[in-house]
Amino acid sequence: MTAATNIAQLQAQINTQYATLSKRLQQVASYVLENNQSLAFDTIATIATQANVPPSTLIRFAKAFEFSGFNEIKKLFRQDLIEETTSYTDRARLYKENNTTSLEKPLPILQEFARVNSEAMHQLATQASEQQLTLAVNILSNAENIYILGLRRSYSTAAYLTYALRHVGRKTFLLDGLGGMFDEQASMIGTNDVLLSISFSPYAKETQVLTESVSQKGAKQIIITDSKMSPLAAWSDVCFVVNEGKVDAFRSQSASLCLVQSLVVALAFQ
Amino acid sequence: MTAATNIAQLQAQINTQYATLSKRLQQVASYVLENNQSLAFDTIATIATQANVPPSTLIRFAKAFEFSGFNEIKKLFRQDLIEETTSYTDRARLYKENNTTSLEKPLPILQEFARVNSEAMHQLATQASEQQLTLAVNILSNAENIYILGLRRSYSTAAYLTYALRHVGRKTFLLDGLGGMFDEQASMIGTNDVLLSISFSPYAKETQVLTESVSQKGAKQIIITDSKMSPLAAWSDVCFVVNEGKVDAFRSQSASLCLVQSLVVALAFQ
DNA sequence: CTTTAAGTGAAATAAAAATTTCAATTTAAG
DNA sequence: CTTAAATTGAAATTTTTATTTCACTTAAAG
Repeated sequence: MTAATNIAQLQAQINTQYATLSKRLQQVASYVLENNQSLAFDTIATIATQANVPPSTLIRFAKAFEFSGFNEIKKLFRQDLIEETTSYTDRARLYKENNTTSLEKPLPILQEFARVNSEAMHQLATQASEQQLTLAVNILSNAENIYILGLRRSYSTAAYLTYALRHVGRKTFLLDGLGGMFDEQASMIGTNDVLLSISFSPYAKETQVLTESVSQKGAKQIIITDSKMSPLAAWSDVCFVVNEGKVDAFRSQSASLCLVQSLVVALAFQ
Repeated sequence: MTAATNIAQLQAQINTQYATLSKRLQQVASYVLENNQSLAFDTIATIATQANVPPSTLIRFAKAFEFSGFNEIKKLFRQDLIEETTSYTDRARLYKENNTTSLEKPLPILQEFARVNSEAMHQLATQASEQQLTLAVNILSNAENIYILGLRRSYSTAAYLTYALRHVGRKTFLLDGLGGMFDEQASMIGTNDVLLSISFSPYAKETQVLTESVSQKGAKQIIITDSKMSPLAAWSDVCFVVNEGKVDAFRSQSASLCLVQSLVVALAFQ
């Protein structure tokens, strides 16, 4: 055996050797497998206390795995943290600095999309309001029929939402304007129904017209859009403002999709 | 002024005081604003070298901002890293431990979806192969017409892909089976065309039948699916296996959407 | 020009952290 | 049981890291 050069390797080695280790070394092994954070940041003394062993045992553990000292193990975990976080936070700047060259190959584009989407997810989770979500779920739950509206860019999200809602047993209709019957479809919306509209800049005109006319019928409205200034916001009972990630001028959809899916699952769990 | 208790505060203080700082302290200030990683992990000596100041200047800097020493500043940055990473990596276990209660309210569901999606993004970015992506982009680029197939669960992704490809000027057709004309639509696929199919378990039967028949016509095929064992994989020129996140039994779509969007943007940049 | 205050950096010191040592304890083998 | 080998942990030591000191430099005020 030779000293591991990354966490995955080390973890594999620990697993295979676990049974052959002494009692105290097993304690350390368990701790090492389960406390990545602590390993990266805490001092040997702290780690020793938390794992209920004397500091010297940590050094013995390290040597049992061919390291020169426990500090080598700590370095491994710090390195891992650096890689993990640079790939999703500080890497932004790196991309921007040399995106003239890098954004022309598919893999960097994919990685950049993955990064901005991940960031958008984080933002969505942080900014979402419990109150709004609950209200939206209640409205959907009490509605007789659910109508979904999303045109052009938002069509795919609307289509997904329709599919998912039907799967959890809700009467759901997608206003797709098929056969030129947009108005006819919309005229079916009644007082006990709800209209969920998805619209991003540039806001489709049909969506604006429809949300306004529906609000006069007394049906409930839920809006998913990209700005508080959106022309739709005014007519809604609940309005979700979603910040999508983008690469260059290409906006993503992942955050809206995530929101929409969460609503459906929450509805299913009610 | 009193010592900052988090990075944001410290950064704000640095910004307002920047002009009043001495030359060397400004150097440190710049370094502190731009090198979060280094601040969390490196020793004072290392940081001093990288910022081109003697170590004592770092301590002076810290004291200028009311800290007892520079180590206090390092702790701030470490704390921040801990919080950032626990929110998206170690939190998994926490969720699993008490998901019996938590997955019944909308906000935790949303947060859990955000987390698994973020993870799926990370995985996608890590596992994607440059070679496959380039090949796929080339096939799309050389195709006369692009046909998109995605039924049921995959329909929304297929719809988005169709929308996006048309926006970057490709002749694209969505095989939606509208008007019961699935076979008629499919029969238009010619030798110089490409069929991009998206299919997840349970794989729609129509998709399987179509991919097989198209492969006999000599058209190129690109597949996006969720397993190497997928019945579609056999017929493809390029096959992307995407690992989607899921909450309970509800699978997400974000990773596929991200992949699809990356392909379109890469194509646009060609 | 002084003069004085503020700023700077190399080297010394202090503090903290990691590692080693060694006597004590436990375990396994005869 | 007895004995040898392995394991353990408190304390000592070494090494690393952070902080302070003080002579020197620079810049500003009179």
